[in-house]
Amino acid sequence: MYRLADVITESCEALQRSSPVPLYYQLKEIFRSWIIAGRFNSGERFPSESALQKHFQVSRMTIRRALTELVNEGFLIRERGRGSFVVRPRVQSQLRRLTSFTEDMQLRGLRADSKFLDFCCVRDAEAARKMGVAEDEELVQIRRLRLVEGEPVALQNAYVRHALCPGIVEKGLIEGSLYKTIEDGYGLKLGRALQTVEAKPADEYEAGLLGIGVGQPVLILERLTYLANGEPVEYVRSSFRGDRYRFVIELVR
Amino acid sequence: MYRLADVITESCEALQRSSPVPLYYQLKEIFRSWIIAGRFNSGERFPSESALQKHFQVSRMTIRRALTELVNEGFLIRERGRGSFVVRPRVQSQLRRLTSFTEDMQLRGLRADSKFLDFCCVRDAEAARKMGVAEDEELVQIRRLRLVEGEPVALQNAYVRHALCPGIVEKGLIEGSLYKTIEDGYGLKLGRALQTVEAKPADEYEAGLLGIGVGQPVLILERLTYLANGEPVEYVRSSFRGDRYRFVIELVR
DNA sequence: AAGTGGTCTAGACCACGTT
DNA sequence: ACGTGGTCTAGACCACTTA
Repeated sequence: MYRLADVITESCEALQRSSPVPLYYQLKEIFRSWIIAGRFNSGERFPSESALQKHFQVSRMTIRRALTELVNEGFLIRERGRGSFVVRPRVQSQLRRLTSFTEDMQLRGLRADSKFLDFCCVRDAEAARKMGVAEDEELVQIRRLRLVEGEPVALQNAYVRHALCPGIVEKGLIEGSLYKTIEDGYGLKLGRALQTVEAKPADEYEAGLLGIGVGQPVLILERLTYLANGEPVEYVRSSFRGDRYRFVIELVR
Repeated sequence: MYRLADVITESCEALQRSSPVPLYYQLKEIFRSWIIAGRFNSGERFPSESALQKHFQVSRMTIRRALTELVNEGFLIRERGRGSFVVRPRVQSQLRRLTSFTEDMQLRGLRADSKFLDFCCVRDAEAARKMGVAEDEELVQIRRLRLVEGEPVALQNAYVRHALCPGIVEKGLIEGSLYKTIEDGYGLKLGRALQTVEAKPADEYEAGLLGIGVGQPVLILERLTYLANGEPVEYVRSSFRGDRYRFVIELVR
């Protein structure tokens, strides 16, 4: 037997109608907190739209917007005629998110360092071709050895279009993060990236810097990053130690 | 100078109000076709909501729903006070989609084959632990060598919970596809998967079946698949030839 | 000031599943 | 018959950008 009233009235959350935060967003966060706090078992019925509408005194469309976003984020599923159901053993989100190495390690609570090998303006026909820009366009090359907890983990070779972040070589990176610099330093909005992953034997250069034997497997990540408006901004090729790095992603059907 | 009327009136699409297909969906497909057909350059203004509303004679919310879904799919961006803008050099979608090996290869127009090595009921404590089910639960083990255009590319070792697809060993797979069998044969709805990728040297077993040297790099993909209701359904561990397979994903900021 | 997208309302009818 | 979610309408006010 399921009693909506019990679930809802246990909550002490209240909507702030004068807040600049939209109502649907406040509701979404309230619902999300219910689910994360374990107020429901997985597969259990979520309160119906009309029950929520009555309780929060908002229009049905506002409730629906909150619920729809939670469906898109994988916290709920809805079935016509039956109701909304909680999906609890939630696969962590953030796994499809475009993150920098720095952000990645911060999320896992690890200390990340960089050793700069190169930071200069260049013209590189191959990188330009991958980005789909003119072959003689000026690019900023940033070659770094990435360390986690003091151990070398990856070798990164990034190319950024100089036209989008002029003077970056002189100003340097904000907090050592290229993405933070692009976003906060130049006010650009990162959008999507296309990334390929493959496995290869390490060559002498990689082996030497990563401290592994020649021929040991390395993960090659190639990433082409676009701004929100669709312009290409960055091309990176990274070599990760196969024995120190594992790549996790979430897939949706 | 931008003239909305030109863009819109060039279209001969019409809404079918009696169709069971929702209006917002018809609109979405029309807008998507405009963008894919190249009616706009990348970054160009898309017609405003009010212009579209007048032209199609539907309410603004219906227009907005169509536009919102295109924004989520990366075809448009919207800026308050400025308008909606087309993002054309569209990174292919489908790259975050949960697909089977068979579907994957079909999408690329390649011929995929399988050589069954195992197809039987087992109990496997490690696989059960990964799925988070009782260690003595009955699982169906499917071990296959995957071939593309006649060449061995991957070794897959999948475990499916027998309780969710009873009799699968006797009935066999539909069109050689495990996911098709799960969905069409048993009416289950696949949801999400969590996948890890790493690089390792091939052991003798892998090397022998894949036709590569021992110690050559292989990509190890581990996938834990859930149904739409959150229940775990499958655990697969695959070894892909490093020199024949490259993994592509799309990341969003 | 005008135009844009962002949010919100209070209704409506429908298709579907359960009782 | 009833309750559920799915779609749709015709308004409203707001914040923001651009002219």
